[in-house]
Formats: sequence, structure tokens, C-alpha cells
Amino acid sequence: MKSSTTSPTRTLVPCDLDTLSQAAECLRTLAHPVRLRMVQMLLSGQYTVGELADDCQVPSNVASEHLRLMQRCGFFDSKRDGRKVFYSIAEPHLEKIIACIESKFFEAP
Amino acid sequence: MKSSTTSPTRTLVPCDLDTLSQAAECLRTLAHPVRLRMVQMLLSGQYTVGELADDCQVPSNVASEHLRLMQRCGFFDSKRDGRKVFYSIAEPHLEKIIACIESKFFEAP
DNA sequence: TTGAAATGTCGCAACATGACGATATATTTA
DNA sequence: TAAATATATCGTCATGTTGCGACATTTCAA
Repeated sequence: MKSSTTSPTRTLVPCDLDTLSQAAECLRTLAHPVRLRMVQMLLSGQYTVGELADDCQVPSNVASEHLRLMQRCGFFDSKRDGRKVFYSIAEPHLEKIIACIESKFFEAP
Repeated sequence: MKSSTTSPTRTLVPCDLDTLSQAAECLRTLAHPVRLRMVQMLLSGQYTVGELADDCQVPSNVASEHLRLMQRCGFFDSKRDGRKVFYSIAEPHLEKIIACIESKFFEAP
């Protein structure tokens, strides 16, 4: 029943719905312009909520909500220093994924 | 004002909101368990709507809608052969992106 | 201790998304 | 031509997401 007209370049990876849903959820978390920008920034060091908010041009409460989302799925860590809270990358795979995205969108063809 | 407490491992990539939004839109398109599975399958060859629908366990009209989304953002191509329509990968970057996702979700740590 | 600064949380309204049934279109076969 | 098969589209409804203002919390400094 399978239509292998062209030669497959890849073996078909086995998958269960749970794993696919987990992956989809992470991608959805990443799929927002402000959140993408936050990941880009944090890949170059740590920043406070205010700094991230300024760069992304959103109010700090909105930034805080985006940061919470990213933290909940394990992308970011945060540590408080006085009044300020510094966020940083917790998920090592983010670097490669962002590099893939940048190679498609942020570089000349 | 920038807090470079830790040494940056990366230069900060310049970005405009338009490009970020475009990237986010593509990620949103990818961020669905059924659509992820479709990409996985099509990376191993071409399949018809019915075959994709069966594998993903969704009705064919639902599969058709997902395929249309992926086609609209340039991920897939389609060609009709008789009554059947074969879909295939059109965006070459998909292979690397899916490989990144699989390395996080589909492989043992 | 009072107030200001930085961050976090809540409820709400606007909007987008996803799944479904019904229906439409294209193609082959009887 | 009529029926069957494969795919596509449409309207609708339930659900999820986003951004906002208001308010809460934590910390520092006057």
C-alpha cells in the first residue's frame, strides 16, 4: 500500500502520539516572534526581564509572561539578584534549533 | 546597560520583527503532532493524502487541511496522479530542523 | 517605615486555531 | 451517464493564545 515511487532518503522514524505532542508543544512555545528573539538574546548571555522587555519592545509584564512559558517547558532558568531576575538558557538543544531557523530566515540564500 | 556577566558564546544576531514573525509563523505551522508526523513521513518519500491520513489516524478532510497549511508556507509540493494526489517535501531546510527535533525528543539521552 | 523599582500574577476581551459534518470537485469505472 | 473513489472546501463551534490594565510581591534605599 505504501507508495515508494521515489527512493526514500531516510528511514521512517517510529513515533508515538505522545512524543509527537510533546515536540509540538515545545515548538509552539518557540513559535512567537518575541519568544524567538528572547532565545536569540539569551544564547549570547544572561539578561534581566527589563532588558529583554526593552529589546523586544513589550511591557515588562508581557515579557514576564513569555519568560514564564519558556521556563515551564524547560527552556530557561532564572535566578534573582537583588531586585532583578536574570534569565538564561537551560535547554542545550535550543542552540542547534535556533541555528537551523537562522540558516533559513536570517541568512542570504 | 547590558549585563554580560557570563561570557557570550555567540554574537547577537541582528533581527527585525518581520523576519522573526515569519520564522514564528513557520514554526507554528510545524507545531502540531499530525503535521510533524506528516513531515517525518514525507522525508522518506512521497505519499498520498489517504496514506498520510491513515498513518496519522485522522479523517482525510482533516489531513487535507493540514497539508494545505504546510503547502501554503512552502513546506510541501503536490502533484495529482489520477484520483490521487501525492505530497512531497519542497522546503530543503525541513530535514535539518526535523533532525534537531528528533535528536531532542526521539533519542535516548 | 515609606516609597520606589523590578518582577510576577490575574481576569478579561479579542483573536486565532482545530476538528467536525456536510458538501463540492475531479477522476475513474461500471 | 451514473456511481464510486479520492481529495478539497466551507460553516460552525469549542478551545487556546495574546496582550492589556490592574494589582500583588519582593527588594532596596531614603
